[in-house]
Amino acid sequence: MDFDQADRVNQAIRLLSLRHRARTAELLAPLGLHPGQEALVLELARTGPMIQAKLSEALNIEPPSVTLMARKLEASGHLRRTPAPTDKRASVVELTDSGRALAGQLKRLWRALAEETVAGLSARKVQDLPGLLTTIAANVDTRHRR
Amino acid sequence: MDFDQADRVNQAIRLLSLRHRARTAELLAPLGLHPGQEALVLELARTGPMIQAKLSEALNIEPPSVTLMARKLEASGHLRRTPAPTDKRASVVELTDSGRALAGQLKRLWRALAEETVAGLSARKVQDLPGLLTTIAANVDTRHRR
DNA sequence: CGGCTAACGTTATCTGCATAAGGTTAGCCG
DNA sequence: CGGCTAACCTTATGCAGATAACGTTAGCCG
Repeated sequence: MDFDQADRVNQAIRLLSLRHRARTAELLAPLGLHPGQEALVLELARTGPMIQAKLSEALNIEPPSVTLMARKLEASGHLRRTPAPTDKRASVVELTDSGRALAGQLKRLWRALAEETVAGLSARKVQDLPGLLTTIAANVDTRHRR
Repeated sequence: MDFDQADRVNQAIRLLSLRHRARTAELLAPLGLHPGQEALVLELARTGPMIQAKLSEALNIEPPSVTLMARKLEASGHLRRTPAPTDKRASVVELTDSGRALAGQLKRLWRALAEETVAGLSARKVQDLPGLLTTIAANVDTRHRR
């Protein structure tokens, strides 16, 4: 592959990252959320209460990021952190009523964003898109390298 | 589109962003660069000296980001910022010899990353990928919205 | 049971990128 | 030529996310 072609690939990914995040920020702003936080709330809504280490793994972000984001979502009343009964090191995080209500809002918004994202694509391409993106994401995964 | 499908789309994009950036960081680290800076250097290598406002537009990032990133690349000796002769408000930024050498390294690395990214995809899909990503990036572009 | 390692979480610090606000200069228009 | 707007850059601040380093607890193993 020559440089121009490689650059097109890399730059397209970078641009998509920037724009998708910016659009997410725009949609999330009315809810008082910042991009990244929606993933945390949606994961808790999907899976239920869990330890922070689990969240870190589910979201593919590092534990310190979970600590800080959870602290902010706790401050805004959307979630609660309680010491784990079985393990004094761990802390369980779960949605509050406010957090569950927020998750409902998020789900609607999340569908709107996805529809906007794939606008104009054929049904086949829409169908294949998640798989395609997941594949190339796996290709550049930092962990299972050589 | 139902929520699960929408979530797959959005989450795939988020995951790709995280992983591609992480892999970029890993590859850039030996050169002493952080992700994002490579775009700046490559743009200067491609287009030549330019005003910061132009750079901001080319990279799709805001002017304050350019200021800070350029300051750091200047500190590490890869570029130089000189007052624009025709416009006292503007400052021209250009690569130094060290910066040009770095750009050469970057180009090789950039090709390797792209090849790694599209590994296992059919030639057709590789061919279509940049266009596809650019299309969906345009779909979520914040600016030309209603 | 004592000690060692591994896991959980936290704090500190760094980066990219964003918005808000402010100082200078360009450039136009009356 | 004076004033007004718009463009260029910068500083301050906030957020996500990363690493490094640290204290605390689990859990295993001699």
